[in-house]
Amino acid sequence: MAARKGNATGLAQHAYEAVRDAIEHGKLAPGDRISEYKTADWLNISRTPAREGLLRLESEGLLTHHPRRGLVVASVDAEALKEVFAAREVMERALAGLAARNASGPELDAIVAASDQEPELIHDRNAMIEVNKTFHGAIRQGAHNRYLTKFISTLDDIVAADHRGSSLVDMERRQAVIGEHRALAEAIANRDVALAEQRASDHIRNAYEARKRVKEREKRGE
Amino acid sequence: MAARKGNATGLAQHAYEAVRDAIEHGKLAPGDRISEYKTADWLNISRTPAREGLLRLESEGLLTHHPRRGLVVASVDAEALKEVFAAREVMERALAGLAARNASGPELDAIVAASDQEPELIHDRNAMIEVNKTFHGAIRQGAHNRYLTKFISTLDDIVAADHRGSSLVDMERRQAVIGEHRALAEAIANRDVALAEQRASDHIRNAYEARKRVKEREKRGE
DNA sequence: TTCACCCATATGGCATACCGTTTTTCCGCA
DNA sequence: TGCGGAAAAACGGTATGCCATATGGGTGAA
Repeated sequence: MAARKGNATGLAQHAYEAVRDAIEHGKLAPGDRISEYKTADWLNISRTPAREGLLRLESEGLLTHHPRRGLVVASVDAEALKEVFAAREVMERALAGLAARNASGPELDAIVAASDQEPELIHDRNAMIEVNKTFHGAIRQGAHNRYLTKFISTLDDIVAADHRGSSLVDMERRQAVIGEHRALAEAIANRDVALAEQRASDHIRNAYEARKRVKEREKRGE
Repeated sequence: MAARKGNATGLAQHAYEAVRDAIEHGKLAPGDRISEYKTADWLNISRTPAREGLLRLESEGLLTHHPRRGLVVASVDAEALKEVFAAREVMERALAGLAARNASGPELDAIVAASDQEPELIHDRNAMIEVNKTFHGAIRQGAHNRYLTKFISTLDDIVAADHRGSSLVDMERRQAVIGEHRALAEAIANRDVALAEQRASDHIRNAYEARKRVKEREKRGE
């Protein structure tokens, strides 16, 4: 048979991750058509797991089932992006509040630790992206709400797909993110629910503004 | 061939809806195992669309993939229910605020109309459940945020599965719901964002309390 | 009678086959 | 050269087959 490399997790999962990564890394652009056949062929698997992975991507909103044309990579227009960030804002806000309320001592430590790690990584963009994930992951962990956590994860995926590798590009934004994270971590650690909520809201709103600026720049640059 | 009745929407969709309804109507209890084979056999379809529907249910959280035992109907323990309602609260709150901000005139009318319809239906439980859906659907429509709308729909499904047909059982709660809806509709129609948010929060919180009371009563009754 | 072991079966995961429809390609005609 | 149409390829949806594993029940031994 074929494609038995490091797949301890099933071929459907493999297909899901491969296509997902391809979208996030810009190998698949919004609007591109994607077929079960090609995906299966690409990954040397059969249509069944390929289909399964694609279906999952669709249910998460990264693919759109276009009536007469099959699956296409979802394109995020300005309106959709606005909605995504509005949703992220309310959820990150709630998560921050919940974390301030519910996080255990070690969980608070993890949040602060992730935040503290950032300044030294400011020049390594990939490391920043990683620790960024760690930071928000720690908050979600501390919030103890699996539903909000799951939902916001799929929103993150949509944003990442839209970014296509252009997040945290400029140093200015990185600096700002570090400050916002620090402030947020502090509020959560002090169990100041209202302040944590406020700072989480601001953080997402700022991210949205930064994102719009990057898009604007890209549009002018092309 | 088999099962070509009124399926204009595909067998996978059919399987999804059938199993989903079976769960919500209590024909399938939390903890029950469910297999592709049985589902396929039950609906006179093949395993493929059955599997597809079940997979979707799983991704929405109504089924749980138990490592060595296949799919089981997800059981919602007290902790999970608390998390569900916490998530619902922040989302309904946000949706109400967004509706107060973004809804068009006709959309506001639809919200108010649904609310106005309720008092006359108080004695018909099924009708109440329907108009309840209509009311919240109208708010979601007016909020113009497809992501929040989608997420809260899956939460609704989870709650419904847990209810298993025991929602709005007592007249007292029905009366209260009508009042809460009216107050919420009023706030939204007046475009009072803060008040709409507050009343939406209260509404969900009250629903949670009512739900807990019902569960308590059921537990004592058995 | 009880416990260990083995086999039949249920099941999930993957591959492949079939069908009807849509899309693409390519050729002949205008 | 451009266009319309038919043949071919691609595709999604569904059905079915194959294999490995897990589970449960039954049989034989202690």
